Amino acid sequence: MGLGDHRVTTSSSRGRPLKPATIRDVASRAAVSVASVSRVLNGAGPVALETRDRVMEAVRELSYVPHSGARSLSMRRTDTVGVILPDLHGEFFSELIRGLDRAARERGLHLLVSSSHDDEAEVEAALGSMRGRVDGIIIMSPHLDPAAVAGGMARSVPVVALSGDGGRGDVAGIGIDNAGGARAITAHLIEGGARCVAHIRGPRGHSEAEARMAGYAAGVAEAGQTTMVESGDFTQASGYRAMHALLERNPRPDAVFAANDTMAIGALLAIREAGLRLPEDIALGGFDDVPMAALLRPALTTMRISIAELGERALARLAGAIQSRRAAAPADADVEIVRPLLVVRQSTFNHRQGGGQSPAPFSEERQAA
Amino acid sequence: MGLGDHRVTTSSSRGRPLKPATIRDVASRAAVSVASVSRVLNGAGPVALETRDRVMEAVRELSYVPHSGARSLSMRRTDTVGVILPDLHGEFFSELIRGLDRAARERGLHLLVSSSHDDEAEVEAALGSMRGRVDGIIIMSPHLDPAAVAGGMARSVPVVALSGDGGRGDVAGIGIDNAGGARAITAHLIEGGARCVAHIRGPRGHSEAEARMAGYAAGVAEAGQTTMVESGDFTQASGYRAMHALLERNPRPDAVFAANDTMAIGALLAIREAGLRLPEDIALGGFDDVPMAALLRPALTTMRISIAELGERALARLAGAIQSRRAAAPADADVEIVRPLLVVRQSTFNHRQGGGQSPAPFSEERQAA
DNA sequence: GCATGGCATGTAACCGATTACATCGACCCG
DNA sequence: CGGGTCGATGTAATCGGTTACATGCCATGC
Repeated sequence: MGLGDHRVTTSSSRGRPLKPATIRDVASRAAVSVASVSRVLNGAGPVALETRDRVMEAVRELSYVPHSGARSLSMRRTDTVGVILPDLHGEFFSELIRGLDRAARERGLHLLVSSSHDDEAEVEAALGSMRGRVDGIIIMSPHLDPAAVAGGMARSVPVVALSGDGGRGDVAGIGIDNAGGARAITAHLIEGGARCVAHIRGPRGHSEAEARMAGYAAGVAEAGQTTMVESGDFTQASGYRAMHALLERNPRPDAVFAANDTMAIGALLAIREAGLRLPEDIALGGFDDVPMAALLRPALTTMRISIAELGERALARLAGAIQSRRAAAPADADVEIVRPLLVVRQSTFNHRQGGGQSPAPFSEERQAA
Repeated sequence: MGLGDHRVTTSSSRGRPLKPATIRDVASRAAVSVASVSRVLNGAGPVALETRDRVMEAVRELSYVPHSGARSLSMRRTDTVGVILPDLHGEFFSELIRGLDRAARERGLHLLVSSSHDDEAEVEAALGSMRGRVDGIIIMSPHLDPAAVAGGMARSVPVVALSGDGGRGDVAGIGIDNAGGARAITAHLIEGGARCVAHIRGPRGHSEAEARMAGYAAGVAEAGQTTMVESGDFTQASGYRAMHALLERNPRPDAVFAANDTMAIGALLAIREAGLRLPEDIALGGFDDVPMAALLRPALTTMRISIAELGERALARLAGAIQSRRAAAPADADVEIVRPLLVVRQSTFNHRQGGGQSPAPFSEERQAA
């Protein structure tokens, strides 16, 4: 919009796809060699100041952008990492991508995303179609063994597996201590005075669901109580249904630990509908600490995982592996464990007759709402 | 794993990054020329059956995967589309990606995602870093004029703008009829008997927020009533706060239209906390139809947009533009409008004394919970 | 005055695919 | 039996970068 910008780029209104400038075009316009242009652009090697200016000028005039394919061909890297995700919903998905994206941008990397994979065949296909266009892969696949899936691949590019506890096998991974977290919140419920803690579990075969189930069972066993389990599939509706079923049980549980917050919300609706008070009649705990958890009435006690951070760490890990692979170092294949944090709020708070840590949940509440 | 596979690929357990096979490796192993290999792999040109078999065999043995960079260099396309998104949260983000991903996979395209862009500089940067590595771009940028942002770029690759009503300017776009939707739900509230319909609006300068605000104002004006507005920022907490403020007003509104469902949920909590009944004392409407809307008590009346479909259509549009650009056709720069659908549920249902369409909301309700 | 070293630059060989064109048989038709 | 067609294949140019190596120049040190 300024004056004097009679450029070549905006050549008339023809929508014709003008062929983009190449490095040779730039070189000839700046009256230098392609090598010099490349040196200027990559800041490698010595270049005279005046040459640099001439090149930059030409670059601007032609609005030149290096062809990434050509670059990746000669550099043998793509500056892109692949992300393969299952059929995730809501906050979890967006937070994860946010973390990945932030970390990637910091390092000048791009994210090639492929989501909604549920069975092994789809994952395999996605993996295949990414080969050759990424420098590394982050894969999350709760139903599958990541080691098996990534097997052959891992030898051609580094792979980092996300979630699902300990990726045994030879892939590096970031895991959540789901079992430990579940045990912690179960213990919290029991400390609060619960005599019968029920669990609304996630789908069978889902590794996180299994781990949380195991942690719950351990926590209950530790206190010498017995388990009471109803199944769900991580959706709110299933939590609602499962809670209904639990209310029919005899004895009726006086505390419930749902395997994720979404199901806990469903359970909360069911409890309220039944005319019972929370937490006096039934205490309720979730897992994940979705943003909504703090905003419910009563606010939900839950285990917090910082999902964005999970993403960031996964990407950092992968970036490291890419670096070291380039340096021919052996990839370390161990698993980093992220420990979730117990966040106590109203849904379990009064259960144990008020008490010392009273102000905390309330003040968080106030601030959040 | 089978016998006799003393291959090069799995050479011992050394983590050494063995160089991946090239097309020439395959050619020499199959004792044919590179041209034949390429022909087999791309299904182009005539190849003898036996040759095909030999090539496929060699491909398998070497676990050869074509180098995408090299391919994009000679084919002059990347089979990748860039997606630039603002700082989106929750269901909206995941649904959008789901739709994009599904449509992309159908067409053999990949998704290069860059998210969390809020200011113009960041978008510009993302745009720049994508040049040369994508065949087209889908951009969503509620605070910015997509036409301006995409200006120079649009002439090098096709661009489709998402959301924010009519992308005037010369970019193609998919838009949501936010104003129309807002007017429709406002009218619905008034038809239900409301005398004073308030609005909890989204952030200033956000094009969707503005459009919904305008639609609300139009709907109210049409009925000869006056506006009452409180500001929010699309978060649940802000909806809660805004509703609190509205409850202090005099006269107190008897219906509220929140600019999105998330804020409506916050408002619902505030209304319930104040001991008021929904919808008898205050009717409540939202916008978006997030999955949660159907599961609340009372279930939330809202305007439904199928976000996944929005993504699919955007990608379809872009894919079309890429095709036609390849065919040197002029890109059509008009905007496709998606009209949201009014979904009546309990939060406004009884307001108007029961009535004819009674069973519908309830049955949906049952099914969902 | 001449060898030496270092800086700035250019030349050309890669990277790994696609594909236009050439080649070579076999087969068909007149 | 010669020319033409068609099918299968190979050769080599090309895409747009990077970079090892060669070159030319100037200043320095003896």
